[in-house]
Amino acid sequence: MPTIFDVAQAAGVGVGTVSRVLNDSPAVSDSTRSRVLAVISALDYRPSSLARGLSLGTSNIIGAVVPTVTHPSSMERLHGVLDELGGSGYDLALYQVEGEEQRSSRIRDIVRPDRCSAGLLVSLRATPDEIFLMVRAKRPVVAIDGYIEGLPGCHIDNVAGGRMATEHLLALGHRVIAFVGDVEDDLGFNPGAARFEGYRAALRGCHVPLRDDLIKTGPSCRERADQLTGHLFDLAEPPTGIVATSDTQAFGVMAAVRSRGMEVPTDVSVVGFDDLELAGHLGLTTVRQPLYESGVLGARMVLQQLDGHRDGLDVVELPLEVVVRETTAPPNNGSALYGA
Amino acid sequence: MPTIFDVAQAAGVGVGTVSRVLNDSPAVSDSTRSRVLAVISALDYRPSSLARGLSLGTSNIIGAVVPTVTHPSSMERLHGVLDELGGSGYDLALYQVEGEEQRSSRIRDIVRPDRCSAGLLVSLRATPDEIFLMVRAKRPVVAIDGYIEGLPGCHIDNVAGGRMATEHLLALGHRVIAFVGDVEDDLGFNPGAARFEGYRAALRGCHVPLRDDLIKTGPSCRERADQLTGHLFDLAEPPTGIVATSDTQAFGVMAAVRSRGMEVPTDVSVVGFDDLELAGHLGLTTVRQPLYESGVLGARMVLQQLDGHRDGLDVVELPLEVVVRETTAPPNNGSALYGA
DNA sequence: CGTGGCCCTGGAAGCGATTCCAGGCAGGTG
DNA sequence: CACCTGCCTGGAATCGCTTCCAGGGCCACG
Repeated sequence: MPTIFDVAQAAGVGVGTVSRVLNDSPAVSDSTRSRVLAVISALDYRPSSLARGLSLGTSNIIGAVVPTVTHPSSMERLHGVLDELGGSGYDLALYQVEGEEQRSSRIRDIVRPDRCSAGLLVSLRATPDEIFLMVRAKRPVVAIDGYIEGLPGCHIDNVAGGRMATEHLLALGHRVIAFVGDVEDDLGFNPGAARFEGYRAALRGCHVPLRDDLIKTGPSCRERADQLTGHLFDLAEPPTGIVATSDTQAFGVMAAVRSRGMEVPTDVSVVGFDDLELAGHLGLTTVRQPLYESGVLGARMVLQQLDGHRDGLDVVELPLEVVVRETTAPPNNGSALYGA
Repeated sequence: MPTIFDVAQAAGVGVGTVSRVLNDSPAVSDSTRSRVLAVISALDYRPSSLARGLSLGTSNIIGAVVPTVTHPSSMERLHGVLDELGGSGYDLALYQVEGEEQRSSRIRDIVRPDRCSAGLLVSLRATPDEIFLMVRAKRPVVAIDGYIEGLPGCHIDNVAGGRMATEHLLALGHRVIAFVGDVEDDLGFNPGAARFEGYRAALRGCHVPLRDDLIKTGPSCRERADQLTGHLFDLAEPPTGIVATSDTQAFGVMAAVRSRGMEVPTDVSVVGFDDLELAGHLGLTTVRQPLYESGVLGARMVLQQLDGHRDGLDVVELPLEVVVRETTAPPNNGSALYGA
């Protein structure tokens, strides 16, 4: 593996000159530059990123911290990040965090200049201590999907999203609308609570009373959705519409509905959240949030800061949109139109 | 940010001694060791991985090359990799490749000692040139899901898998079985062709003639599945069972079936492949392959080689299993049992 | 023709670790 | 008491790059 010294020798110049060619310094004559360039390609020389990093005091790695990589929405975002980082010369290091402690230690990692030159926090929150750490490190860190005080990033209005999903059902005439989701709000950042807020607000806006028995919150989508959805249909007045906090949960809800011999949307309408690729395949009506785009945007913001541009420091709110497909329809029982 | 020199000064020792403590060298007296350790934790010192890497001639990064990160099965595997790498001290760099060219350049990257200390090839093939590159680099590279000549790794028997899926339907009494999938075999490694082999073999084994009109191959699961599945039901003798090359495709098939007012499994049985988490939620009968486990195993093999163990160099074949859920049943029309 | 200034260039000093080598000290032995 | 043997230890050299500094060559000007 050739070093800069080998190149310098072969080209008959000093290492400084080779370095200057490598870094596009204008202080190199054209003839020298082309001679060096020729040797570089002849030797297939590529500078050691390790040595370069040590000298420069920073690596060429962007660290992404993600709660659970298997969650499809995280993957969509990461996909965007990877695409945007593509030709930038930066590599993406992936850190998965599962508990409080891990997150803290990972954040400590990504702000260390010998580990990462910048960081991306995906669907995550941070404690004041952690924020202090990041700000003090003066290192570009961008929050993708999650507002973190003092950090640039992008996020969505989850309250509005929950409201939009619910209002879609209300507009169709539904008045008995259940909410299925995870509202546990640990520091891992769970948008379910905010979406539930939106659900409540929408109902209030239509003067539909909130019924506790229509609210099914469970630890996570990992549970068989039957357990969450099941009891809803044993109620005296079962729901005609269901708002789920995520597409994944909506899929579970649909399976549960069908396992009880009912039809979607004939017997009950279902709305999801995210608009995963699969939602399109399965015809799920859902609130679309720009997952892929959030990754692209976050990566771009980091890259801009790395380039020294002082823009790209904003906090951007991404748009939401209800995508109507085949899982929502007016309620079967027309009375709901005039009731409540 | 303290350096090894600061620690040495504060502890009243030389840098060599600090380094020895850091690397668990036995040639340090207990008293000195504990003194140094105390200073290290007092200063919250952590060695620069950049400097360490330059000195050692290699980074502490394991590079994973993955075709499309958004594919749920890749994510499951990566999840396993991340879990196994957790406390190892190695970071995971994620490289997404989309075309021929990208793959080649990424492979070139991961065998460079200044970039990665080892590599993981997920669901990928390699040209002889690329294999030569990796072998010559004498750097641990493991193939996860994909057999690559000369490289350790793990994979499954896709022919057997396709056969198992088909035989499951045959055992239930189906005789008109369609195949829906992507058999395009680019170098990005597509197991669909092998699974189709298995499908053919299973039919042959039961003396069921192969019917071209029952074979729907399309570019990918990204297409709306209706287009692949649709025409199947316009046939004079439509299928009573469908084998899909992946769970994702099976979901699309199911949606298409339902959109035509038919029921799964009453009117038609569907078998998938992979056993994604979602398959469990939606009750899909499928051929389970150990996705998560393949990641764990691959990572472990890499780690073992990095530790100098010369084991972990095998090529392992992972087991497959038909997971029967609610999308398969005997055909409605009993005649199939006695026909053909 | 002498000289100042501007390009361009070579090379040394750092970046922060590892590791090798030389040497100090203590203890055991003759 | 002298000497040898090990055990610990300090520090220099090294990894491959960037960057700063000094200096050589050339041109223009006086």
